[in-house]
Amino acid sequence: MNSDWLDLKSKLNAIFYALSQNINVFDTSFDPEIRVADPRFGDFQVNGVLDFSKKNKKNPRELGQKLLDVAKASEELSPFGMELSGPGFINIRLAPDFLRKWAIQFCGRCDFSQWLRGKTIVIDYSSPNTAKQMHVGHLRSMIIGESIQRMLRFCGANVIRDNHLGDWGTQFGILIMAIKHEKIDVFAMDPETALDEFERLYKEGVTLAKEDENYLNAARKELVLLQRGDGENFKIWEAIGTASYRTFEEIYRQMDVTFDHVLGESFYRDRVDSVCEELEALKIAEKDRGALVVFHRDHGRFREQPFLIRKSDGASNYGTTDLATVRYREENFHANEVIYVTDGRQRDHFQQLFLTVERWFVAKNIPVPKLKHVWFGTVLGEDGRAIKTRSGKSIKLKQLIEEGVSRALAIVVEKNPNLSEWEQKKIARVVGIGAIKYADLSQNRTNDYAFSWDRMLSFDGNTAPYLLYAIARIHALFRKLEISPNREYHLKPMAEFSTPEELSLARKLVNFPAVIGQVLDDLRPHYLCTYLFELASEFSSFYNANRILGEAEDILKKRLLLCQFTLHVLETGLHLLGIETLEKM
RNA sequence: GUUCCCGUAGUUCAAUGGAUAGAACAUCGGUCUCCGGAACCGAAAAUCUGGGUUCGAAUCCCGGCGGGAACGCCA
Repeated sequence: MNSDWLDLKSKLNAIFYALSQNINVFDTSFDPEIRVADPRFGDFQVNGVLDFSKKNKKNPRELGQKLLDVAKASEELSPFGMELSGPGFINIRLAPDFLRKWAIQFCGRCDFSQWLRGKTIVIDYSSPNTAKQMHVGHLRSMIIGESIQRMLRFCGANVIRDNHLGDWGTQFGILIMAIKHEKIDVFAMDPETALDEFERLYKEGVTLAKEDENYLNAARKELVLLQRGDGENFKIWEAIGTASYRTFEEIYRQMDVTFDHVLGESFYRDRVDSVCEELEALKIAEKDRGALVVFHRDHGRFREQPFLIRKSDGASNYGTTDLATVRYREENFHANEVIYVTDGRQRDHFQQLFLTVERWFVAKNIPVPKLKHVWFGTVLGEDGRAIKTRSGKSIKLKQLIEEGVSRALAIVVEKNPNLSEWEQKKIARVVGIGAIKYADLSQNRTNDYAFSWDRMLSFDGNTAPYLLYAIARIHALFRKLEISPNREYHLKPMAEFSTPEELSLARKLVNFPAVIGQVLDDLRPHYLCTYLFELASEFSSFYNANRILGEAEDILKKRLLLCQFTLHVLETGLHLLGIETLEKM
């Protein structure tokens, strides 16, 4: 069996396509649409005969029969049971002997690094504003972005992780004004509390500016000075940025999130003017009500709703920096694709940005990278509204993480009082943070989701602890046998899988590549979560019903192979989600 | 007002136009001379509403009802 059999879904698709081309009623437009089937009917299913028949006004059962006849005569498909069923599906079932060979071949060798080879993908995620603490609103971009990034990398893409900080906004005028007003020495601040202090100063500044126009004007002046590169203001701004990033880094360290570049909005400050000039010269942008805007005449909504790229006071905004940023990513990183991970409220903005980039790059004869907005819904509290503390403030990420870890610790101490304190703490950290991440990733990102400590740490159901527990049990088994589950892929059982649990688990393992493919297509990590949970459930049923220790060598070997493969997939899967795993918990 | 997203068991979520709508939690009932009980097995329980499209609709289209969001100088 060579390596293309790893991804059975794609392999079968290719085989069925090739076969169809020898039958005169099919043409090149035929797509077999192989899918993972409901286990009641088979392991895989040819779905495309129905579509093709509909488009070509043919009888689907008849076409299905023709394809089936050819398939049955095919040497390559001889290991599979096949039948025509329902309105025109072909069900495909994998024989136990095939499953055994497949498992021997690919255990520990699920390598997808050819899938995206040669692609350069810039991914823009996390991207908090400086001068503020990260709060719960920053959670999803970080978690979802990190997971997607890992999957793209795993599949061989050249991934460039860029943290596009909001570090050049108009908030700095007010903030600097307040800092000067209160005569704060920003260079001598306690790093622990600096961000809280900036937040307080900002609020103070807003209040002052509202009450007294002199302060408002002073703030405007400070902003202009900063933007012109005034020495003192620039140093203050830099100090704010440094203090901010120091606290962000602590969160990233805890969340195991890393970046290749941190090119915030300020990085593009000298490029925005030329963007505006260029777009105006190309007649893509026009002046309207004193601002420079882009309309998209052939778009239903954006013919009226403008994309603002320069405010009437002459200042640029985030439309401008985002344009300059795409240009930079194309020019310097040679990005084939740029992925933005932000919340769904920015969908209009990104649609307008993408349409504008397309017109701009086409006009300048620059290759247009594929631009994707990976958006997500809001984190909701118990009341079904955006999550807040009892006093109505947003929840700081730092506190959220601390609470997750301390809740996990309480459970670990209760369940495993004999472990050392050091081990308990380590487990609590992995479980607590894993639970937060998994709760977010396990549901469709485009829906809002309800945040609940009790549910994510319940240790039952589709949660990180359940998966981590399954992993810990497999490790315990290998420890008992004194063999390494990671290095030795030498188990070559001669006995076929025979119990219902063995077969069911082996069939689940076969689907792993198809799931990764699905995640890549839609950039929705919850497909992987659903799969991992189902795999862990299958494993637990298997492990409960089929003994391993003390069994005869044939049986021992085939069951160990399943354990080893399951472990490998669960660990790989969780790492792709950005979640650490444990050998003991 | 215009536009977008969403509405599935009591609850939290799944379901590429595909076969009998899957899970989990909670509820009720079981399993162990048990390789980690943070486990396993089982029961009951759902597509907001009215039309349409088709071999087939939770999914696509049109109209209601309900929730959320975006709509020019914040990002």
